[in-house]
Amino acid sequence: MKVINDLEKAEDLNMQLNYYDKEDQVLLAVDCIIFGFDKENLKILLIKRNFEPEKGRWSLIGGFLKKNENLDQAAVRVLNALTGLTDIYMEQLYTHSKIDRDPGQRTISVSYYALIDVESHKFDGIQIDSARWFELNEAPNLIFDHNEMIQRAIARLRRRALTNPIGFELLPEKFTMRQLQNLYESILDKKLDKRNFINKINSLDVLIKLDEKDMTVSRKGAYLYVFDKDKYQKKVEEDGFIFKI
Amino acid sequence: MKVINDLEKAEDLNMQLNYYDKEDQVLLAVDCIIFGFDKENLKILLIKRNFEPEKGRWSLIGGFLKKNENLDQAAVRVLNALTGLTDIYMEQLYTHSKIDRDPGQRTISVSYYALIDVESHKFDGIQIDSARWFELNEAPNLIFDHNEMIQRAIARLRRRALTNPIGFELLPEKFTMRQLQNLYESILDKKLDKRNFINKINSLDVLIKLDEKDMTVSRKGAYLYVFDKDKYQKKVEEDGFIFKI
DNA sequence: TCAAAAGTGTTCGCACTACACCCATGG
DNA sequence: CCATGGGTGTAGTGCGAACACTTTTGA
Repeated sequence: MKVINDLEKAEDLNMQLNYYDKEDQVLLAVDCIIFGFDKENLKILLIKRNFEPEKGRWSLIGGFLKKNENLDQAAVRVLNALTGLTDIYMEQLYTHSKIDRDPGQRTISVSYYALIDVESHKFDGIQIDSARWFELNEAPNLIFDHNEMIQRAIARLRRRALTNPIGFELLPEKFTMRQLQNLYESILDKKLDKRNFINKINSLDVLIKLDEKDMTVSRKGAYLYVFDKDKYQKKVEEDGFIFKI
Repeated sequence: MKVINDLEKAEDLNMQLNYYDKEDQVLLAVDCIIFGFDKENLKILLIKRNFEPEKGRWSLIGGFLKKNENLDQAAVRVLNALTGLTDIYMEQLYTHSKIDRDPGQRTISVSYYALIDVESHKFDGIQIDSARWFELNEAPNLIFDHNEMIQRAIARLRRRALTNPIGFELLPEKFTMRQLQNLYESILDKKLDKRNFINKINSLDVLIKLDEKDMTVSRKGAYLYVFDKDKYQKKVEEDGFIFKI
């Protein structure tokens, strides 16, 4: 009896000390799906790998989680290292863990998506020469399970854009109604009625119409708008207002 | 020139061989938020830990990813090991990576949520004696970031239940309209109008009304229904039908 | 006969949809 | 003066919300 108790104690202690020791460790990667909008079309940023494995093929930008950071920080670091971008909207998406997803070594990858306005972000990044924007439906075949990651990101973006004002992350600060509509048409991949769209947006009452016009596209010029973040926040806090297009 | 090329080649080779070697490895855990419904209320299953660290405190059930499985498989294995449950609806939720979330060792945890009908699953699991169902708002304070995981799971369940027929995972095969309504009221945490609810459900046209009645609750008895999965699937495939309550 | 839950329809208002013409301007 | 994109309003319809009484039957 005593012996058994001691044995149990010893095992308990052993368990406590080595609780984690017998478990398998893995490499944890972060891959970023970077959506960009250039006032016309929704695109994604891809890089041609100049390193192994799969050197020369197109892929999402990615990197590995380090001991001294969390995943959000890793995603920001990876994005910044390869594009020079900072202060970008990013959101965790999904964790991919198929056993052979990376043939080089067992790697689990957490995907993030980022939203940026293409034109107001000219890259100072290291790897610019090997990075390129692709139309959503013209993207090349990618390494590993990166195609699947993109599909998942598109689905998420589609849902999110309908109930959260994240669309504005993809536009310059000042934008025209037409640009906003183009954006939503790109995201949802369908045509919207101009009048209905404007009515709906206006009824949300979170845009400020400026006196300024964008004269670059038409003769008449189109009024510029800005998204009123404060007003939006107040509405959410006060009425439980939900942004819904 | 030649020298540089050779050097580059050597570095390339080195990079290829050791590409993953210099990266930090981490422990990857899986934690399960198990929702159950007992015809009245929505609950979650928690266990009192009989092992270190945090022995004696309540937590989600969890375990570590092994080399020979993916995360979905790990979640199923962990759920089964601790409850004996099989064939349960599970879905990946979010990956938690705060640096000190587990003080014992740097651990990243992927949360999953599971949906089960409490009464038709009597546990044969190993750790039954230390497991208990809690009402959502009576759950004790949990270890690590498990409270946050639950909050995220509730939010997801709420959204999902409105557009996917996952609610039925929480009910027995045969159920009454009142039970279905109770379920949705629990998930959404608000009262619904009886007539409107029934009209809405009937308009979806995915339930089969049986001739059988549940006589256990009222004198009059209430008709039993079953969810018609095939009909639902056909609708989705044919019309792009979306389940929406 | 009464208590307790089940079952059943209608009205109203709002939000979504469809739809076409004039405006302002630069070339 | 004309070509180009910008801007505007309304009528009809369908859906969600509010709402109360009758039925059944076991105790």
